[in-house]
Amino acid sequence: MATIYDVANAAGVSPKTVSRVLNGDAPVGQETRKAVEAAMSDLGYVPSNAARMMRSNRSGLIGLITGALSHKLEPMEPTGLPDLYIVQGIQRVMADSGKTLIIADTGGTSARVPELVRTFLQHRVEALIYVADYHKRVTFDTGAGNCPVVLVNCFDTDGTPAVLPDDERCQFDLVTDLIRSGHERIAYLTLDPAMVAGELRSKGFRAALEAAGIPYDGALEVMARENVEDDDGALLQRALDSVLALDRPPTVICCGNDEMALRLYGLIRSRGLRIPEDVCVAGFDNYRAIAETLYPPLTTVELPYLAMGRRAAEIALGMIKGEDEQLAGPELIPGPVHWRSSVTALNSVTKFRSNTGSTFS
Amino acid sequence: MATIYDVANAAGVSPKTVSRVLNGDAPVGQETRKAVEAAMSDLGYVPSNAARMMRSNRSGLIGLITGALSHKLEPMEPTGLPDLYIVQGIQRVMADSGKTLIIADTGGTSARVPELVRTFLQHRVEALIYVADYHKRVTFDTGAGNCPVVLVNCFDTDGTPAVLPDDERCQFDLVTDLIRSGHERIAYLTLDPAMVAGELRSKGFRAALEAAGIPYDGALEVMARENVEDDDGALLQRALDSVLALDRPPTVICCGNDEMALRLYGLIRSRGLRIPEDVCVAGFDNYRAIAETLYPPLTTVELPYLAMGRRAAEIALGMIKGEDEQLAGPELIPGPVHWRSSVTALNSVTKFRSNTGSTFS
DNA sequence: GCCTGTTATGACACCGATGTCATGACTTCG
DNA sequence: CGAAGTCATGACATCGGTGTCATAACAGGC
Repeated sequence: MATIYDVANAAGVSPKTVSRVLNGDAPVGQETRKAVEAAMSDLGYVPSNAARMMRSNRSGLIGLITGALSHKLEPMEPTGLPDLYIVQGIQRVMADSGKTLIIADTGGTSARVPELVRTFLQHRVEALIYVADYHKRVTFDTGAGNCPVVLVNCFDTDGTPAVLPDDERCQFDLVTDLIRSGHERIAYLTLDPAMVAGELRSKGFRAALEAAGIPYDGALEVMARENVEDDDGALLQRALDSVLALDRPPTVICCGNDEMALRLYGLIRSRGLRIPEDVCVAGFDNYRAIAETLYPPLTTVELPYLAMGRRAAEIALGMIKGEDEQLAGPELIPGPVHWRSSVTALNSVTKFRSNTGSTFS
Repeated sequence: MATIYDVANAAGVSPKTVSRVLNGDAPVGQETRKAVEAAMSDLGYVPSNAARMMRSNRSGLIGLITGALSHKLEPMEPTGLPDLYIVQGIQRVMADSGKTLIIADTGGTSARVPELVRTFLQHRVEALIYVADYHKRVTFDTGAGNCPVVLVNCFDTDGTPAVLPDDERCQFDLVTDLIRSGHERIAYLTLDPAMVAGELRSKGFRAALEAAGIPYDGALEVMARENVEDDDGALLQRALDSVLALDRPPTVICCGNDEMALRLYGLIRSRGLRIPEDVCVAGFDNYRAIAETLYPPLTTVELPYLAMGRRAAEIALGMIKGEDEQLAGPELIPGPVHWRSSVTALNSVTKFRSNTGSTFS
């Protein structure tokens, strides 16, 4: 491959002059410039980033570590493809900023992460972004390097900048909307509270009740899904039975996620009940393959994965520029409520709902 | 960031000795090695790939250009996510080989490709891989550079190494299996023959008939899908009517892809016919969200995207090593037939079918 | 006509690794 | 005991760019 010296020879100038033509950092004579440009295109010259980096110490590379590419990609996967959306968001912002993204996939084995980090540091990435497949706590060690790190969909306890879905706020908004629609007896069939997302959503649920002055009834909040492989749905059946058997049964049942709502539809109907006439159902995730396909379509709330990716990329770029934004803890990104016909208003008056990004469809 | 000189100073040795410890290319004394290793870990030293590359001219980088990341990712997209699977296959092989993958996304705009190629050449990628979103012809110009290029899911007319799905062979295998199951009147509702895949699948269809000595009946091969946005399915309706109205109607209808089969299910039933008792249906793509979800599950054939990615990566690595494998034209990768209950054998005798990678499920 | 300033260009060192060659200490063998 | 070979190590050049400084030519102001 041609070097700057080859170009200099061909054009009859010094390498430094070629460099000036390339970077435009100093005046170059008309004809000299032309000669150099001709020589460059003749030789098919492309400057070497490596050599450039030696002096400038700027690689133009951003390292992204994820498991998104090694997913099974089953179209019907119940969780959707959150990390893939996040990667998309990051990719877009980085492309616009002129940085080149290096993507390494963990292959699902988090043990490979240190090795990948090392490879990235060898390439002198200007920032590292780690994308988790679901909301969780992680420990992420760059090995004493001072390379900027941004965590997405996960967080650590060392104050590393992180971008997280605002599970609590999303659940709060959804339940608040339900309340404004006239619902007061609201059940919540929760995910395993050992999961970060599960706990946060429960918090949001209770906060919405409290904000509306509705007393919390523990019998209405039931764990319906264990975070284990062999969850056969028995837990969900029992949970449904328990809330339906109450003296004052719920008018609407919130589910920990859309997949649970999908299964709940079947269970409710096998009990001879109609949705939404006899009981309303709401989900969580706006996993469209479920939410839009179900009949009636599912009211749910969306986690803003694309936006999270974008924001993470922006934060990383900011850190590269040296803007010590002093992020006080993780940044939470809320998402819109999607109001669909699985929920109806209980009274005709209070159709007015919060407008925190809600959409109708 | 610490350099090899810092480590050398800290350990009281020469930079070259540190280099030897790093690369193990020459004997180093016990204690010297220990001292160097201690200094390296103290300083958090990570060697600079850029500097390394200056001498060795090996960047360890592979450039991948695709539009896979900018897809809409609609879970119910009718086409599946072929390029994403290909990227996965490439990623795995590259990770195993110690190369680092740089992924650039076109954002759907092929006009951006030259710019991305240039960026990659600046980083001195050792090979370039281009992944198309569907089987098509492309022109791919690296600008006189001699960087190895591999095309995946696409090809050009300049003999650039390419890895392609063997559409013709797949359709041939599927139809051959149908024939062995006793079918003789086989209809084929085709994609737009202007599409490469459509034309190849038709060729495979006819070749299978010919190989079995069944005369080709043009009335049984009907275009049922135009490659335009506003295809409302009217073409498919007419196509179905035309083959059903024949004196000797088909016993099985092959579809250009699984999505067409999905729609065909509805049309067939609205005509009061049963699948597979009255007419059998076969698809193409093994797009599982459709093929496994339909009732009855769809007999179809799979395009081996993951394997294509793997193979493309292997070819790229081979070219880097200088193995002029002299690829005589594009490499075609066949995929297995998935035999499901949308097709039944016409006679109980000839259940024996080809075993070219077929699976039962 | 001399000083100053601007423009256009080149010489040279440097970034951080590694390849080549040289050197000194020690071992082995005839 | 000297020659030859191995081991452990360092000096130095080099890869392909860019930053610093020097230099030469020429214009303008007094």
